[in-house]
Amino acid sequence: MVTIYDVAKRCGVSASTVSKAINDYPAIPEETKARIKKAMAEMKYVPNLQAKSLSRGKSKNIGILVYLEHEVSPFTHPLFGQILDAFSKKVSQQGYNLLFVTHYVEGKREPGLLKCIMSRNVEGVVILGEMDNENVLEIINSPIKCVGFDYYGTKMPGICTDGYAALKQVTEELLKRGHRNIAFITGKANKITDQRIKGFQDALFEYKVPFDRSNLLEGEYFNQDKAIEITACLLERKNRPTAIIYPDDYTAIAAMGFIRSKGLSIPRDISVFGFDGLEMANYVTPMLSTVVQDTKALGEELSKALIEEMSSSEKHGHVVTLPGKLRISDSIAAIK
Amino acid sequence: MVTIYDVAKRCGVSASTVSKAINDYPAIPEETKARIKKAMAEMKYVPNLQAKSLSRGKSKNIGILVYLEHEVSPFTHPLFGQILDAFSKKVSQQGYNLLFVTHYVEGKREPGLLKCIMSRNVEGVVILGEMDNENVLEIINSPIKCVGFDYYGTKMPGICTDGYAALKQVTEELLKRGHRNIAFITGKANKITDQRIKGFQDALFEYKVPFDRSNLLEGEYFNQDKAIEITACLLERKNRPTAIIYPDDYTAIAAMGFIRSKGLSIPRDISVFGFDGLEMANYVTPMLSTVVQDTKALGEELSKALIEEMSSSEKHGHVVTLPGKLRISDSIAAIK
DNA sequence: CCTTTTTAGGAAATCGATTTCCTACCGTAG
DNA sequence: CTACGGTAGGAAATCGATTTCCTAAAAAGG
Repeated sequence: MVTIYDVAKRCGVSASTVSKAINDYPAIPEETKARIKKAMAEMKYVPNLQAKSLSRGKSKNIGILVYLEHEVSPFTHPLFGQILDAFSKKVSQQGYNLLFVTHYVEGKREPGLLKCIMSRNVEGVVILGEMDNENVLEIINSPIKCVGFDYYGTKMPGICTDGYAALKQVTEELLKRGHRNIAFITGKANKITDQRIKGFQDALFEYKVPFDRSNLLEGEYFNQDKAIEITACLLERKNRPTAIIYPDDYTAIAAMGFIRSKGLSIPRDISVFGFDGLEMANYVTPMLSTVVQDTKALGEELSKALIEEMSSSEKHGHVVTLPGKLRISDSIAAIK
Repeated sequence: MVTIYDVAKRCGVSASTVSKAINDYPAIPEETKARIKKAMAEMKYVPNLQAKSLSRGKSKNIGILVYLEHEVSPFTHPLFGQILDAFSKKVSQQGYNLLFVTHYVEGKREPGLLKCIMSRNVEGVVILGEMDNENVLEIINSPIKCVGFDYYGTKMPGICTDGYAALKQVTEELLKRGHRNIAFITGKANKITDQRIKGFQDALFEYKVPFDRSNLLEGEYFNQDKAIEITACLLERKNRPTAIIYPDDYTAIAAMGFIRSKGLSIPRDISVFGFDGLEMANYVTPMLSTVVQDTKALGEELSKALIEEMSSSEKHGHVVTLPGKLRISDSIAAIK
């Protein structure tokens, strides 16, 4: 491997001069810089970023932490993937690299996530997925700079889609179509979920439809089995709901298959709403009505927030809310 | 940040002793080791891996290079995601970290991929996607250890699903159902694609069905637009094919939508076959018949090959072929 | 022509580990 | 009592950069 010393020797200068030429210090005349740069190119010199990172104290590494207790894995999560895609484009323009924090031991995630992150010297971490797990909390509460997708607290910046407005609109669309018995299967209880529930309730309130507690059921984001299980209960009810809102498209799609398998038709017997706007929601029949999250904007906001956070001396906590966009398709219909 | 020197001072020993205790050198008595480890825990010492990497000359980093000229992005590619998932589980057990090589400048990938990889000191690289691009070839031909998914050459180990056997079976299934006019839209021409074509042709040959050149069309993997475009041509033919085989599920699903939009029914008018066994293939109606790639095994083989490669002094090239599994669903039917 | 100010570039410390000797010191054997 | 071998631990070099002084030499000014 050719080092800065090799280049220095070849040019008849010292390593410090080469370093200064690389980093464009004004003390080095253009002529010398050109000579050194020529030599670097000829020798195919590539700087060792680990060494640079060590001496500069900056790693230019960003950690990605996707923490999911459920089966959907970091690399196959359709929503997170889209967000990360936008995120990575933004931060790599600033010279950052993405390090996936996937610390499995024997197929299971090991506890020492914080240690793992600290030893990699990442300058910041994006957190997606569960955030009330103690392993993740340890990181959020540490001095490491982070941002969270769908985080709604004060320990770090959080970026999310406006779940209140979205669920209000979703519910209104159903109410508008005559539905009065609407079930809402939520994700796991947290502040994001609470916002959605509030939107759901407010829409009912505005339409003067009494809120039926039993129509609010706690599921789990991206947990298809759970969604199906709850749906099964709903279908067996005497007063079966005429519409079901799911926590995300992924569970909604699974549930649609289940509902159909029970001999019911969507949307004739049951209207279905999802959330996220996944691509696959367009492939199912009937096409799933959903709330499209602006994943590009979300990813970009995450990068903006993290870069800001990393260049600041202390940690902040503020929530950025982006609007979702209703996409009405054939999975909902007016009640007969 | 607490360093090895801090721990040394606290224990009244030298840094070398602490290092030896960490790395379990026999020269240090158990008693001292225990004392040092206790101090490390109390002081919340985490080793700096960059420094370690610098002195050891091993980074324990593996680069992931997803090179796609088309729109599907590294993080949202459903097939690669599944493979990477299995891969990451395996290699992280060996203490490796994954570094995504996403070198975008102004939203476009910059040429200097090799430089980018070399400066990160990755010990090895997994390559997915296009491999005949010059940027990627530069890496494959460099001394850096790599493995490729769906690579079928001699410059590095390649892992892939047996496309010959798969396409032979796929074609046979269609022939068995009476189809005689079968179109095969392939991916971009390369050795993997060639294998599939060979399987396709051999099946026809065995059934004594003459091979019609015009039924072999070059599309592009994961390029929905192109697939639709080619499908459009096929549908306008006088002797419209009764079955179409697509290069992957992703394009097949898009084409199914298109075919339906033209007033044709699947599988009554046209039978459709995909490839990959993506989850979403199960969500479309009718469910898509496909060849399921064993992504878990593929990811694990990739990790095995890369680890072997990294611990060897020279580069090798050999191809490991894994069997695919037919999944017959409602998208194909017997001809009337 | 001498002093002062620039300019160009180098020496050496530093970042946080690892690793190769090397040195005390201990116990044991002769 | 001396010699020797083994054990415990340390000093210092190293990895490949960066960065802070610092020193010549050249240029400018008097």
